[in-house]
Amino acid sequence: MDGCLSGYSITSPPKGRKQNNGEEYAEMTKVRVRFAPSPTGYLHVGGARTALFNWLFARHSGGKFILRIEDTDRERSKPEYEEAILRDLQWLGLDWDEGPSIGGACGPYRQTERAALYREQLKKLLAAGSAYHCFCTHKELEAERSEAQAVGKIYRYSGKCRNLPPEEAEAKRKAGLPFSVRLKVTEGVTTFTDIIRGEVSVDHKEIDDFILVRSGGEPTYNFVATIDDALMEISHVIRGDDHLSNTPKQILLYRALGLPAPLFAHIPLILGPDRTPLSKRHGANAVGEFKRKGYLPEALMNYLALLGWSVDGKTEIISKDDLIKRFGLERVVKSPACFDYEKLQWLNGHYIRLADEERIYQLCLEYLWDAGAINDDFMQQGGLALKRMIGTVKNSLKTISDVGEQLTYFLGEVHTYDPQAMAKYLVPETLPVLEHAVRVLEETVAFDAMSLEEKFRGAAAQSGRKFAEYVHPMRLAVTGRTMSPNLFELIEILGKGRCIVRLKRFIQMIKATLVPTQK
RNA sequence: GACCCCAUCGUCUAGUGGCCUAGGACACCGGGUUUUCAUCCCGGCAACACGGGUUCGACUCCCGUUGGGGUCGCCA
Repeated sequence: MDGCLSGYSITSPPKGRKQNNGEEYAEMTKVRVRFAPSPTGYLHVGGARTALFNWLFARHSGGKFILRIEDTDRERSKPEYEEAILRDLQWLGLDWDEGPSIGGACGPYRQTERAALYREQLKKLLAAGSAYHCFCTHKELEAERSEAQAVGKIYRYSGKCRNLPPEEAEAKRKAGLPFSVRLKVTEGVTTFTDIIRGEVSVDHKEIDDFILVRSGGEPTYNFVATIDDALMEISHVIRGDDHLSNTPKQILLYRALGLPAPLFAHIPLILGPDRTPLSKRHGANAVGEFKRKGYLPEALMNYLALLGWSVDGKTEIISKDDLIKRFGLERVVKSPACFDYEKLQWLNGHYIRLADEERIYQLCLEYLWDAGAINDDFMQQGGLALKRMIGTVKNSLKTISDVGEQLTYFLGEVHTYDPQAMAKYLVPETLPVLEHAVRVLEETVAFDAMSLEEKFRGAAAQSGRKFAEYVHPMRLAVTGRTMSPNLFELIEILGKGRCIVRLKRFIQMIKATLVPTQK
């Protein structure tokens, strides 16, 4: 069934600062890393970056990247979250070598399906006397806790049941009293070398006899994560900083279990712009949200890779392949990083510009459709034009979702005009210019941007006006704005009819302002 | 509160005792290109948290202070 622990070959990690660095260790033993999300929510950027670092480390060293679902919290775990997490990882471009649905030698990869394995290990622990049954009820523990709090002391489980005479414990169990299982933590200090943090040591006074199996029979995180990492032959545990304080507990468990411990690398957390933990309050924080808002996966990957890690201090734009080539744990920083939405946007804009037009068109299409900005009718009439329009704004998109806002004058009629520009151009002086413009358009046969521009340059020269005197009011009349892509390209795509109508309407608007003053 | 961890421009970071008048990038500000915008190019602003040591010499090493983060669940 498992066969996974057989042939277990990881020797104890080499001692000494110099040798004990992930890179060198990676070279001497097979690298197996894992990302172990719990399906109690969507994949957020912090998790995504942890996954990315693991994935990069595996791909860089030719090792394996394993996906494991930590669904021991049955209350909160949901299959739809699991699906969403897998989907988001795939979207980001992270693939796994072993995991749910694809399987692997160390399966199953969902913790709720590994109960037998945990039971087996538990038996070992109990038999060896490293763990014991605890009959304390929630109520009792709660009382102990608040009592400790009242005196201002930190609560640690008293270990009340640790020394229960075997007969008494047996009797309680026979009587059907519910019990949990705790690890017996003896006095001492646990020290380990974190690849990123260096040496970390914790006094066992800080650790109490923590619970391995809940009274309902469900194993807890620390217990199963430890067993899984060992049985799955994980060589490096690369995870968020929030797990640093779990590490000594887990090391204690590896020892009790008689299983070799992996190497640990704790990466700093991601904070919001205000240095508090990143949350919805700061904006998008789930990978799916970034996708929906029109971020490109390569942009997010690039950004996330550089959040807490650097290539050389200069490189900002780096491809997936180069990331794999250059990634290493040595250059991971120790301090938490603030998520910078603006830099991500800049990167995203860069990748949008880099992407081919067809791809951006498809993404915009999808976005506009979902947003209800376009429908079948629209596509029937203006599908081709839409593609060309998107081509004109591609350079200015920071996210795909910008497209709707940037193409309002194309997606619908122009109802509003830039107020400042109106003050400048909704004046009698503009009248002859626009009337002339209409005539020029009506006369024009070759309706392409190049000829149009030529035509208007000529017209301007002929009338003794500046070219800009035409362009600005025309843009306002056609788009309602002062900023747009190349005006003549727009006119070409929008079509003669539509543009003339808009120009004439603007002319009427000017005339309307004249009426009262003429009286 | 206890324990653990961290500390360079507003933000992401380079920097491992002299190469630092501290480098790059985002943002911001100016200039150029463009019919406008965007792009692109050029330039500018801006930091070693503080206080003690160690040393001929500290951003780099040590100690303390301050600040931030994490953990303290029968959550993961």
